[in-house]
Amino acid sequence: MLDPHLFRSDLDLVSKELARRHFAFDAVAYQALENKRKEIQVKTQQLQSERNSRSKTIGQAKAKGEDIQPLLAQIEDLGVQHKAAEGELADVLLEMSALMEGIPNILDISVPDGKSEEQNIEISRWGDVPNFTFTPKDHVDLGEKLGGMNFELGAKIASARFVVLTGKLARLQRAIIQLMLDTHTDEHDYSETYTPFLANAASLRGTGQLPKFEADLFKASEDPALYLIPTAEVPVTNIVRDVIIDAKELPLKYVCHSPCFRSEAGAYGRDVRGMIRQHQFEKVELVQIVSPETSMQAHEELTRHAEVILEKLNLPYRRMLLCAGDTGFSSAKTYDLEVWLPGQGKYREISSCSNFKDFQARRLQARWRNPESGKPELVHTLNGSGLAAGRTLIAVMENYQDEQGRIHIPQALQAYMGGMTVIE
RNA sequence: GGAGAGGUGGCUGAGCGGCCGAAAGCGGCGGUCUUGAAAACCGUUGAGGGGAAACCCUCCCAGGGUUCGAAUCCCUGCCUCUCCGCCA
Repeated sequence: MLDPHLFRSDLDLVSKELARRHFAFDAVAYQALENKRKEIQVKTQQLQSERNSRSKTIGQAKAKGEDIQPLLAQIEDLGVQHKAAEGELADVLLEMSALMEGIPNILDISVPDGKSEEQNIEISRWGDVPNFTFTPKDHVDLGEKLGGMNFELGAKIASARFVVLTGKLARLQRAIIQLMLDTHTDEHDYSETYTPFLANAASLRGTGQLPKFEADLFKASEDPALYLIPTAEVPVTNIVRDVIIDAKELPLKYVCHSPCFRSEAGAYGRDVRGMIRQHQFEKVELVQIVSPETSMQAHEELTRHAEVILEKLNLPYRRMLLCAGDTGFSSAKTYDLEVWLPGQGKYREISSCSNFKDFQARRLQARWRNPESGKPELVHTLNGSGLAAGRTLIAVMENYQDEQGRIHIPQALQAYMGGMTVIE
């Protein structure tokens, strides 16, 4: 959620910034609602003030043993008026917060204009795209030949967009996850966490998935309302919901491996082949909770932490700065890391690293005590995939294949594979 | 699943329907003392919101209710703890 004060002090700026996102913001309608809110709130508070002072008078009169009947008669209709005003206020506040919750974050100045991913900017490239002397297969063909990657079985057990991994490929995915967790805890100073994989509505609202993106979620239970997490960002970031963090504890750095569940509503026909887009996939997520003035720096560092994994696996990748139109709802600035997939002859997203600034923190009421002011102030939150394990498995398979369809295991994973060097 | 107890500020913990946004302690901050620190002592210290301002409003787990007036009484829900049962 954005700062309501900003809307009141500089509505033009807000309109301009939201226009950059191609978000249709009706400033006139907002202003009308805001005026109504102000009028009703002031009226309600006046009535409350009146009631409070009258009641106090009654208390004092009663203490002195005076007759309070005349006083009671004077305020007969006050209660009715107050109740009506309160109801009106509740309605308008509800309307206001619904409006505010649907408005995306304001972008950082460094985010380029643009409508879609076409306008994203390539920041850097790492590694050499492999030159095969044969036509490289994609992971589906490789998996079929090797065995151990079965989409029909996934469909039989659950539905389309699920997969069953067995044997060495299942282990390879686990090895990838282990490498990521060990690297981030041992080398990047993240604290490993294990969290619930179901989250309640308050948690999902805190990180911004609700109320706007309910269709993207799997609902696991109606009462209490619980959803399968679409990313570990949700449970991990909610660790600090309604918490005032001691300045000494910042930055908080968490790494969490979890399955992620996405309904992929509206993604019909996209990436239907293979493991690129599944209802369930494994991911290692990095989350940082930092003081506001350090978040831009933290964003660069967090993105580097994700890149390190790709470099350890010697997978060619590039870093993209998302343009205004492609940056997610809650994010102020996002880098995507895209890995080279020989089977597609394309770079594909394998990590998305975002700085949310205070957008999530305001929804979460996640604060720190700023030693300079002595007051609780909103923290900044960040997260990024470090990395998506399913897509990393694909990338390893496709980049490390040979003409016989074998997969050579990257050096960094061999220890986790019991010394194995090749899957055949 | 059954029985009981409880949810109050950063933390622990008092709290009679009006004098309670809330005692006390701890912690934090400032000071006295000290070469410095500790101890001791003194002072100070909740959050959110509205209003141009004076000033006002809200918040004692959440949501309802009773009342002129609710941290306090009633109902519902959620959560925590103890005991029993079940259980990887």
